[in-house]
Amino acid sequence: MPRPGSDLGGDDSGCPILHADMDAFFASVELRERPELVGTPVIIGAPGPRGVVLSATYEARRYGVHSAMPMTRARRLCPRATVIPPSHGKYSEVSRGVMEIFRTFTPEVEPIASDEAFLDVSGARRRLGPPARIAAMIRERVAAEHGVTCSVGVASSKLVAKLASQHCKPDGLLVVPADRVVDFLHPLPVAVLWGVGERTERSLARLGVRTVGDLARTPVETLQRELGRASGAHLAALAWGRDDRRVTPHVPDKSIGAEETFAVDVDDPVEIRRELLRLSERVAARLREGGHAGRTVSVKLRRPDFTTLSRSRTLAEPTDVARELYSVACDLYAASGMEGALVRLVGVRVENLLPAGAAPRQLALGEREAGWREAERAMDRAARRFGRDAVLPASLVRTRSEEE
DNA sequence: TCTGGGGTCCTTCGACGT
DNA sequence: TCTGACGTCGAAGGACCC
Repeated sequence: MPRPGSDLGGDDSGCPILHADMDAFFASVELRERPELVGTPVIIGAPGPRGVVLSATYEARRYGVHSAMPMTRARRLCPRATVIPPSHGKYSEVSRGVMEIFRTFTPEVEPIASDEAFLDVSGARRRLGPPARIAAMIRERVAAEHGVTCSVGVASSKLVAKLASQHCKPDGLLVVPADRVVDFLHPLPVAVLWGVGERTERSLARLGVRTVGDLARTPVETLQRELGRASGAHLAALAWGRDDRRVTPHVPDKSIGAEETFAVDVDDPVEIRRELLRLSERVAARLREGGHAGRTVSVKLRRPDFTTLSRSRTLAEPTDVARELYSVACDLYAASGMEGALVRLVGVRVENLLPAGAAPRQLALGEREAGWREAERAMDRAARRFGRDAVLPASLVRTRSEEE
């Protein structure tokens, strides 16, 4: 149920958009199995030297811990926190269950991460009641069926619904009536707006813009000069609560990629190519799993100083074959001028996706690609039966001496 | 203090066709 | 034949989101 004082007057008649956001999601899922830790600082994150915080309980946040912070720093800020390594499979399972609950209220559900979604409940009002009532029912069911809490913002647009859910966290419900949007928005700091990160916040501060109200009073031309045409116009509209983006349940994938940060920086081209092969295998398997093929292959290389270089090539024909991705990735790596240089992270990504069946293949004379595709499909089948590591290219099989 | 991994979107620039 | 304007596309880099 809504907490006392958790809405701005309660008129939800012009507010069909809900933003539901799980509270400290990964941490809350872990606490279901570790109830003795409820009320204590808990940090979810990989324990390695280069891990970052994925989620933290509100008790840990009080010490300044927040997600994306390096684990080393988080542990210094809050030494008594319990650190739990992430179990992504478990979070995906809870996420699927929660999204299913949302879909029992309306088919218009747009997941935007594993722990949040927009819902358009316009069509559910007659059956279920006004939006605020639907939001309260959703919160009750998520808590009862999954043992985690979520906060829900109810508003006339995605922008305001999302800000409302942030505003009432944790475990809250906030309605922002359509005629109170500007009152709600203008006192907030600009950094709360979608698209205003650290850099943009600094640029705006130079213009003396600190709140959304300041932003609204700044001429569009000034914002465009400072931030670029599209971003300037976009932010000017958001400052007045103008956001007509629809809730779209099926947003097609635009790219699929994989990347890996080495535990220690690497300069050996053999090892880097081996990682490119591993990443190509992972990306190709996911392309096939989703029924995609892609035309543009890009490789990402991050130097120890965190500067990042990317190189890409668009192919004549789309592919979902790891051997092809790997071959292009190696060419791009060779042409990057980074062979022999220290690398912190490598990544492989495929863009320009289209349905795999929609792209007829033209095989050159003597081309072995069909052979590779068949071999990789067989690997997919083996992986489904015996696990991902059951079948590997020879160069990825670690010898016993390497493992020791 | 030292920064993961999965993405999307925007800007800039150069090549190219008309 | 040369030139400029314009649109489109691909590549690269970077900001940003969760």
